[in-house]
This record gives sequence, structure tokens and C-alpha cells, in this order.
Amino acid sequence: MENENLYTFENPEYRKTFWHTCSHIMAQAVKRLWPEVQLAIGPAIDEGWYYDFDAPFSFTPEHLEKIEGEMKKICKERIRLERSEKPRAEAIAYMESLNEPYKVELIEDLPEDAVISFYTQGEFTDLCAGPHLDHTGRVKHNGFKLTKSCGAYWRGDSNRKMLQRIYGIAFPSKDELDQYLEAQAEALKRDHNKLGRELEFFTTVEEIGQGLPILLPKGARVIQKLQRWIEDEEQKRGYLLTKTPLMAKRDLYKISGHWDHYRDGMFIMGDPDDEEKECFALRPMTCPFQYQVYLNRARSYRDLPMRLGETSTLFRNEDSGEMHGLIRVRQFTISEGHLVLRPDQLEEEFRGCLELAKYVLDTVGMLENCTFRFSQWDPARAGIKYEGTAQQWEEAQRVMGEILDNLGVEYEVGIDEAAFYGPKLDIQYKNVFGKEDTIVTIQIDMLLAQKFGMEYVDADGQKKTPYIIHRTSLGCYERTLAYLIERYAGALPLWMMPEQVRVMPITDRAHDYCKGLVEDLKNMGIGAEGDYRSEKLGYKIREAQLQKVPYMLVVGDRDMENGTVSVRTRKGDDLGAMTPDEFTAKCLMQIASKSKEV
RNA sequence: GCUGCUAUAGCUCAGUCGGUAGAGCGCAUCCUUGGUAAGGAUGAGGUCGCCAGUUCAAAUCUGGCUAGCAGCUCCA
Repeated sequence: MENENLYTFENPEYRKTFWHTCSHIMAQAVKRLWPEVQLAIGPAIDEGWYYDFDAPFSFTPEHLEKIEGEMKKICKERIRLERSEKPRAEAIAYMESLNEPYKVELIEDLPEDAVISFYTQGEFTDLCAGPHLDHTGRVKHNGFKLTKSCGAYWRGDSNRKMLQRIYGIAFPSKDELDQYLEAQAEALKRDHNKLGRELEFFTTVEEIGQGLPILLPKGARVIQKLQRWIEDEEQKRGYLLTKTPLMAKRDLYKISGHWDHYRDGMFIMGDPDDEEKECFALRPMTCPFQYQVYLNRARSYRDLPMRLGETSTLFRNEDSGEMHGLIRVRQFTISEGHLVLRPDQLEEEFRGCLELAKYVLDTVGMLENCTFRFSQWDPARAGIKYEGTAQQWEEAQRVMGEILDNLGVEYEVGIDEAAFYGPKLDIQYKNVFGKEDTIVTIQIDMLLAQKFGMEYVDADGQKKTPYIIHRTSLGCYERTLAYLIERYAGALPLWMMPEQVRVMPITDRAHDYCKGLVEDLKNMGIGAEGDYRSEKLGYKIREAQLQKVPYMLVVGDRDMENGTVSVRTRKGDDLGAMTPDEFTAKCLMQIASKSKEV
């Protein structure tokens, strides 16, 4: 390795070290300004760093400015960072003397014989494993910025004290910092929660409530197109369409285990504690409903695999702070499905689910930004969060791990991320803020079939319990729409766009001609609208452009004479004049091919 | 649920020291009939999120609620 490359920002190790030192500089600045503030933790993260503080006041933007000012001084002072070590007991005593209870707690969690390392820069010493830059002058006084402050629980535990977290970002030069901040600002312009409202895909109304977005005609149409496509695609792949009730008596959820595990997260109608009276709950998942389809009659091994699909609306009473645009809502519709299968079919069917998910994610243009996570149980929470035996869990996870390896899936492992009934493959996607959520999930369930008494008669005449795969193909339609809006900055591919063509007469003389065009296009299944207002062409084009309408058909005297339309794209390309038939054929072809480019 | 911030016209926002509101865009009407990102004029539109409190007087100050935003926690 060329040594000089180790100390560049391109090296992730160096970058993290750089940001970690920034967090120490920030902590030092805070302690200089307000010695009474106590320190918790301050790691480097994927983009920058944060430090958690316990302060008797709230950090405001003015506080952040002050801290930045003090940090600039520390950078200019070029203070050396020196590592030192103390035995555990001495380290605890030292942090007690500094009145840093959070640091004391951190050290107390380390083993008895641990040697504790510290980093000292001038008057400031912090508990830290390192490594660090050699001196604070490596950070440029104009190369960093404190981006936000917010609350964060001590040790990520919602039962413990809420501390205050300050986030920061730094680069080796002001130019790079400015570039980063500029890119951030650009990314936020794609925020579906703003753009989706501006473009009238959805809205919310105070009286309806949190997490209950209204899909406006444009948003509803996109989702309809996606749903029809998915339902058809699944039918091609052997799925049977079901339509099951949106609610059930509590009895159903008791069998599945959801009543015990997620009662607080359900919308319940009736008194849940009164066993004498009927009590219903809106469904938070589809599983036990779709199982009834299987249970409708006795099944043979010949019936398996049975692939059930449903466009399923679910209701989950999320905590008030969890809702976010279309990404996290209280009522949503997913491309749900359950596969009931014999053990020997598990790998093949899992492969089919993964293939389908990858196909649909690729088609909508999201696959390249997806990451895969193998969500496993945490044995420490066996019997609390997770049902079933350790043997069942190990078996399911072993099988799933083998399948994933055989399929060459590159994944990260998420411990304690599994469902209560089994491990999952979660396909993750990030929004413009960098926050990650699950877009698609494929789960192996070795428990629920037994609970519901699902069986099949095998070739040997024996009754056996099937495996179940829970899966989505395009995930939750609301969430997917949100990501699509962000992915395409609102300019969705032609095939899923609600309004695909806008016809614009230049003068009143062209109105009838245009109306005929719009009608013809609509009859061919193309989303077309006419703009008959007495505005100038430039005005109409600008508006269609802002609304991301893929094709604009301009019609004036010239076109009427020649029997043509003049075609313009939202990208600004002038495709010239062509006959309506030529345009229609081109448009239909592009729609059918689900091209991402138009 | 927690911490912090926010709420004024359909949208984006201004409104100083407490004295009951303003702009741009949009919308409506009229003029304009035009060739690829904003033609002109006129007009309508607001219990200042809701409920209390302080005050002679509240968009403005205080409290509660509702909703929105960022993060934390959670996400079957």
C-alpha cells in the first residue's frame, strides 16, 4: 500500500478518524463554553459525526453558532491529541472526579481487567478507543458545519434519559464542504413529502388524522397502475388472487399470536378486555386471513406450493412520532402474498419470491439502490419477542442462510430484526434524508402453520405441516410511490405517469382537432389531457413541464393543414412533427416496454 | 411515545414595541389568437390551526390540544 494514500479523505478509515476527531473538538468546545454540560458518546457515522450531551438547556441554532466559533479556535490552536491509559478503577475515579456520570457508566460496562484509553487535547480529555488525528489543526476552521441538534435517548433506550445530540459534517476543504451541502440541498428538493404534495400526488387533512394520507387523483392513478401490473405479473407466476376481510374478531389474532405481541399496535373496536362481548380489530397483517383460504378444504401434497396473492390494505396504530409522508402511515396497501409449501420446495419458492421482487424493483428503477438484510432473531429474547424453539429458529435461519448463499445474495445480518415467527430477508431502501426502511420482505415461517392447524397429506399418506413464506413483491404501494417520487424527482417513467400526454392547441381554431386527438389517445389507453385555456404556448409548456408531463403535443394551423402533431418531451427535446398514429404507436410501445428512460 | 422546531389566503412567505392583516404565484372575469419554460387589466379570496388564560386591547404574550418537520425509540 502506498502510504500517502492512507491519510486521504478517500480512505474510509481516515475519513472516520477525521470525523471522530471533529466530535472531540466539538465536545471540547461545548465544555469550554458550558462546563456544566455532561458528555455521553460521540462517534463518527456514515456521513459526519454526532455527540450526545446532557445539558440543562436546549441547544438552539444560536448555541450551534457559538460552538462552531469555539471549534474554529480549537482548530487554529493546532492542539496535539495524546493517548493515555488507565486501569479500570482509576479510569472510573477519574471520570467521577470530572463529574461525567455517563462516561463512568460506559467504563463500568467494560470487563474488570480492561485497560481504558483516553485522548487528551489541551485541557480536554475524553474516554475514547481512538484512533485520532495527530492535532486539531488537521480540521480546517472553515471546513466543517454543525448541521442539526435533536433529542436522542441515552444508550438508545427509550426508558432512559433523553439527551441532546448535535450532528456535524466536515471535509478537508471549504470547497468540498460547500459541494456536499449543495448536494444535500439538491437531494431535499426531491423529498416526496414536499414534492408529492406540490405535484398533487397526495395530501393530508387535520380532521382525518395523522398517518392517513389522501391519495389525490394523480397518486391514486399511479398506484392503480402499479397494482394492476403486479396482480397480472403474479398471476403469470402462478399466484391465486384472494380478497379477504379488513377486520376480524380478536379470536383470529389470538390464534396467530398477534394479539399477544402487537395488541397496542392494532385499531380495536370494542372493549378488548371484555371477554363476554364481541371485539373486532382492523387487520394489521394478512397472514391469518389468507391461511383461511388454504384451510377451506383438506390439502394434498399435490396442491403445494400454493401461492396466494392479495392487494391488501392494513392498519397499524403507529406511535404519533413515527409517521412520515407516505413512507410510514397508519393505513397502507401492500402487495401481500403467502406461499404454503413442502419443505423440499422451500429453496425453489424462496428463489421465485426473490426473483419476482428483484424483477419488479428493477422495472421501477429502484433495484440498484437497494440493500439486502438477513434479519435474524436474538436468542436472548427467546420467549419474549420470539416464539418457537431455538431448534426451529436455528433450522429456519440455517436454511435461509444457505438459500441466500446459493443465490449469491450479498447481505448484512440484522440481529434481533426478525419477525416473531421467523427470519426475514429485508430489501432496504433509503429516502432523501438517508433514512432506511424496508421496501420488500421475504420471510420464512415455521410456526404459524401449526398454530392454525394447516396440514397436507403427503405422498406417504401422512399428515404433515407445511412451511410458509410471507412475502411482498413491490412492498407497500404508498411507500413505493414515495420512493419513486424521490428517485425520479417527480418525473415518473412514462408508463406509470397518470397524465402521459398533454395536447396544446395554439389557437382556438385548433380546439376541435385537439379534442379529437385527446379522445383517440384516451381510447388507446393513453393518459391524455388538453389545455384549452387562452394562454400563450410558452405558458402552457412551462406548466406541463413543471407538472412533469412526459409528452406535449402542440397543434397549430400548420399541423392541422398537414394532419400532424408537433411533439415535445419534458426533457426539452423537440421531436418535430409526426402523424397522430405515428405518435400513438411510439407512445404505446414505450408504455408497454415500461421504459425507465421516458 | 420522547426532545426540539413550526402553524398567517389554495401555495410560498412578510407582518417591528400587543392597537383586529400584506406580497408574489395560483384562481375568476375581460382583453389578447399566439409555434416550444411566465402577454396585459380588473376582481374575489383570511374568526391569523383549535380551546383557554393574561390585557382596555392578542396573529403577536402564557398554557393545553391538534397537525406538520428533523432526529431518537418503535416498525408483526
